[in-house]
Amino acid sequence: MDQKVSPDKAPFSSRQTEVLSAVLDLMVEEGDRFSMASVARRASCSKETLYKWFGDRDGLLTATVRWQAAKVAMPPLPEAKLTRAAFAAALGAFAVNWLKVLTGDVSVALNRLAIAHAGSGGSDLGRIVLENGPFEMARRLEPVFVAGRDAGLVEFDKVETAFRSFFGLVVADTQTRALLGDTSRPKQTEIRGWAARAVDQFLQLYGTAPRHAAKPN
Amino acid sequence: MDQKVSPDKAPFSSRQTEVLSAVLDLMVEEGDRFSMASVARRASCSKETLYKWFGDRDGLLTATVRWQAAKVAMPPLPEAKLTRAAFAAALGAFAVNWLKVLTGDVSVALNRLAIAHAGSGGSDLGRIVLENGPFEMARRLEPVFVAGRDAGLVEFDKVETAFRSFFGLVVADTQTRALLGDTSRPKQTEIRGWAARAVDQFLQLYGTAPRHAAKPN
DNA sequence: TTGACACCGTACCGAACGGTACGGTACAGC
DNA sequence: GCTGTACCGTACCGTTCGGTACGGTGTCAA
Repeated sequence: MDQKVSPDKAPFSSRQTEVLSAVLDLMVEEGDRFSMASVARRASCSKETLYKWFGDRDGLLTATVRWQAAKVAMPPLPEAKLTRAAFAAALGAFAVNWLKVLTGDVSVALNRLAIAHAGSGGSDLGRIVLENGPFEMARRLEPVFVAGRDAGLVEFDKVETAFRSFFGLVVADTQTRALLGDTSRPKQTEIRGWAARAVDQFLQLYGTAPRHAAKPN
Repeated sequence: MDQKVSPDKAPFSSRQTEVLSAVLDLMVEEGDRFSMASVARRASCSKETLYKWFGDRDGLLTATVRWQAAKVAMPPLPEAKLTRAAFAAALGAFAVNWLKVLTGDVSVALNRLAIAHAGSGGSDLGRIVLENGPFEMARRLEPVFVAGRDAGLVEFDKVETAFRSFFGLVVADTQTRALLGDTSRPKQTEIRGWAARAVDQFLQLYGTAPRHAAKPN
């Protein structure tokens, strides 16, 4: 017949990615309240093609989420010998990147959609976002933490615990507020400030040797 | 005519609260995908009455959210002289209570609904939840922090910063995961563990005098 | 008893939307 | 040139749902 989107690895054609991009735009603009007709209109394609390619509305949403999730990049982890400065820099880079992604329009829209669908209707969107959001972040962060412990820079028993603390210090209530529509999105400088403080506090909690007492403010 | 729900202080009749309770149940069960007809059926009332009392669907949702928000209780803050133990206990009580509320079925359902509506459609649900959630929590916590500072137990310049750290350490990614449908809801003992650790770490970061070095794990 | 009132249950209406079918067009390979 | 194919645009269908209207019932006050 014709290629439905393969469930796992989906090399979308360029025309298909145009459609997905249109969907993403509509998500940002209208949340979950866009119709298949509006997608077709926006992408200048026919509804029939939409259904042929993606099966149904849920398939289209799922494809869009997967496609977007595959696009988010992460800062590289330091390869060379791990000094305290390099370690802190790596954590800081993660934190900044993460906060930027989290407060971005597309991430907010995507998370809203996934959360709404997690509540009503049995689609997998929630699981997918969860898998590509916090879980993936934990997965990428784990080697950094372990390297830091191996280098004697930090101490912890379970990586999971350290990750929980780091996540909390970095994100705090930022994401929740954004999702609920708090209009005051943080600026770049603010994000950098939060990230720096979070890393500082994390090292204060889990670091080993020369903890430079961060002045509270 | 008849009493629409007054926008601010709304003393609902007992029959009306029965309706709101039914709505809350439906929210937990079906998210946003319940119809006005299903509400009427569940509450054994007529749709006409629903519209007479609450105006439209959005009014019903708003009334439900307000009504539920007014119900959440907070632990009392210690009145007497503030020892370090009493301070830590107060923070711990807040943390435990907060985590319990946040991971509860109704809170998850309500936040999902508010987030979905914050994304699409201009209803006030997001703002209401935001106002009665994190903001209210910050408001209630502020006197505790200030009292702690006045008693010389903690040090910080801006309450906002201390609150951000406390929030992050307590909640971390718990709420996000619950909203996205992570099935593994924390047990009571786990919640108490998180709360205790969070308070401990918070005092480690912002406390002044005898910081008992919490062994990391 | 009678009327006003609040409410329930059901039927009804119009709009929106998911999904399908169909005619028309451009382009591939032969 | 011919045929198949992939696609666009539009019309169409069935259902669902928000919102309204209406008849019937219980209650309370005069």
